[in-house]
Amino acid sequence: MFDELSDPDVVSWNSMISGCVMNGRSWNGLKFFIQMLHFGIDMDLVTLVNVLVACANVGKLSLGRALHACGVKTGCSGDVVFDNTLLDMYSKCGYLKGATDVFVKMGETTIVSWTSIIAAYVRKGLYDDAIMLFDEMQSKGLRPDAYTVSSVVHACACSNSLDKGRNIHNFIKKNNMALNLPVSNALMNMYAKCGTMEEAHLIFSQIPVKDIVSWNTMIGGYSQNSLPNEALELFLDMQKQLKPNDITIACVLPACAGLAALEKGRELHGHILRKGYFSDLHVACALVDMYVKCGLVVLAQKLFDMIPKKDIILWTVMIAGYGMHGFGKEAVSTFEKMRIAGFEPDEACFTSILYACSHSGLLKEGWKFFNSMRSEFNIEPKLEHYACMVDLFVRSGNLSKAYKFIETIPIKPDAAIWGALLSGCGIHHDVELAEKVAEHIFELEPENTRYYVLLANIYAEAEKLEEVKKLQTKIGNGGFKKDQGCSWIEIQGKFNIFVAGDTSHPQAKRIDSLLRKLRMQMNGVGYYSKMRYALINADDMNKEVLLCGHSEKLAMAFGILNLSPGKTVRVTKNLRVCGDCHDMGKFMSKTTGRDIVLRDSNRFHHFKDGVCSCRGFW
DNA sequence: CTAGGGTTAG
Repeated sequence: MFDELSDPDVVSWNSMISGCVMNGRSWNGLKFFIQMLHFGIDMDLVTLVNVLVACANVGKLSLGRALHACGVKTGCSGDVVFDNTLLDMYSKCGYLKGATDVFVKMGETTIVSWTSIIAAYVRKGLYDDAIMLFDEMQSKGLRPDAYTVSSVVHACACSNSLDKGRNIHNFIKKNNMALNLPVSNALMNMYAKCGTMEEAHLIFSQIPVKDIVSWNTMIGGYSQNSLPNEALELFLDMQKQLKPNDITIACVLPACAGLAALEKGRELHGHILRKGYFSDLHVACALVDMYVKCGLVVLAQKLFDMIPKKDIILWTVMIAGYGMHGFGKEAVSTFEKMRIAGFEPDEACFTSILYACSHSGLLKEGWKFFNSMRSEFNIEPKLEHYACMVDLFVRSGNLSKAYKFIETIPIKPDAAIWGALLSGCGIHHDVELAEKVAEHIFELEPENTRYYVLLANIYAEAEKLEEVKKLQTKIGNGGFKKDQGCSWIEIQGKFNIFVAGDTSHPQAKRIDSLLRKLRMQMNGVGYYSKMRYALINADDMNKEVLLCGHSEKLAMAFGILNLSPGKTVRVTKNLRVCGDCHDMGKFMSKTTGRDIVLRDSNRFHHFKDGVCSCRGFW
């Protein structure tokens, strides 16, 4: 119709521009604006406002500034709508100073001005300032509306401010604003980011008509909070009424990664290919990570290579992926390629490369990367980086160096750092140092049973059974929560879950006889039963049962019995693999001719022809 | 013909 107009006036042009901008075609709107100027039509207030919104949408700060000047020239600046739009344009283009300048110069401010300036601070990560502005606004007698509270709740989510978030939630309830969908979605997100999924779900369950953001928020929340089963279940529920989008997929994939749910992950990969979602970097990155964590590092690498525009997160995923699988050299060369591609490593990236070095015993390289953090990249190492370094010294056999290194750490070492040294004491049979280290740990985390178990195993290996008993009593009387050792294997989409000493599985007898047979063969070629490992989970004193019945052994045996000969047996365990199970994994791979890939809580072990990819670095 | 809010990967 516009094309048929003989003499379009400024209202006609404004209508076209507005139509474009409001329907996600901001670039087109800008084209109409340029054309309009060519036709010699003078812009008015409405034109300026529309085009400013287009600039905000596509981030065109230079044009936005020019329009600011036009507004001054034409007398539009000073109009509340113009100023509000201008403020938001600066904010969305990332120029906070521009936004605040507009805000302080405004004569009249409205709820829209305050909401926009609050959102501007949130965008820049200045959450406390945003929350302060929210309070200030109310003290000036302005009532926040649904738009305002959405932004402030978002600020609470990003800054992990659960208490402030709850306060605003109360305000929302009092003012009946929870009926507004973005408000409810923001609240759910806030609770999810603060780690309280029960509260998030309560809100979710009360929304009568959920939209895709509601579902994505909950699914992503479960994934981020290590509740992968809940995430997958909700994903199924969602599909009964809504089609997932690219964001949904990016939210579910981490759940597959957490469970090592390879078949579900492959299904999602198919969905990605059909919908063309692979071009979305979030999706592609989550997919690569999923394959890494399901054990298919070579496929992950192929997909990684196919992604033309990589970002720092994707590089980090690949570096961490190589690290988990013991490909330290590949991790280092990937890091170097990343540098050549022009990326500056950040904190998380250094965690990945240091982790990779420690898990492959690359002492020299690890040192080099660690020292470059400060000297080359101006990044102050955090506890996790120090922990990697302690790990690195420990694995390369230098306990006293590790101890001295801990003493140089400028931050107070946490239990994880001492824990790395403690497990090193286990590897190198140093009971005396272990006791010294354990004291530090028990002071920091008196209720974490992992470390008691670690120390108990060190005692057991040194055959100090009195000390073992003392610790067992301590754990028993402490009423501590024990981590139940648990392994699982997915076969045709079905998860078979095993716990230590489990005899309830329908195939328990077959599994048991296979394991007994293997044990006899192992003994026959010189392996001896390592009774000392029996303690690893500390939740059952029946050594005989445990020696043959650790959950990872059961799952590996089940895989061998139920997967056709050429197939790789892929087992996942929630805790670290025990030494005897590790020996048996190697042995199994040789005598049965099967590839076994075991993911434990720490890294991957690829057993093939009697050798493990970890080469002892675990 | 005009302004502000909620969901994604390490």
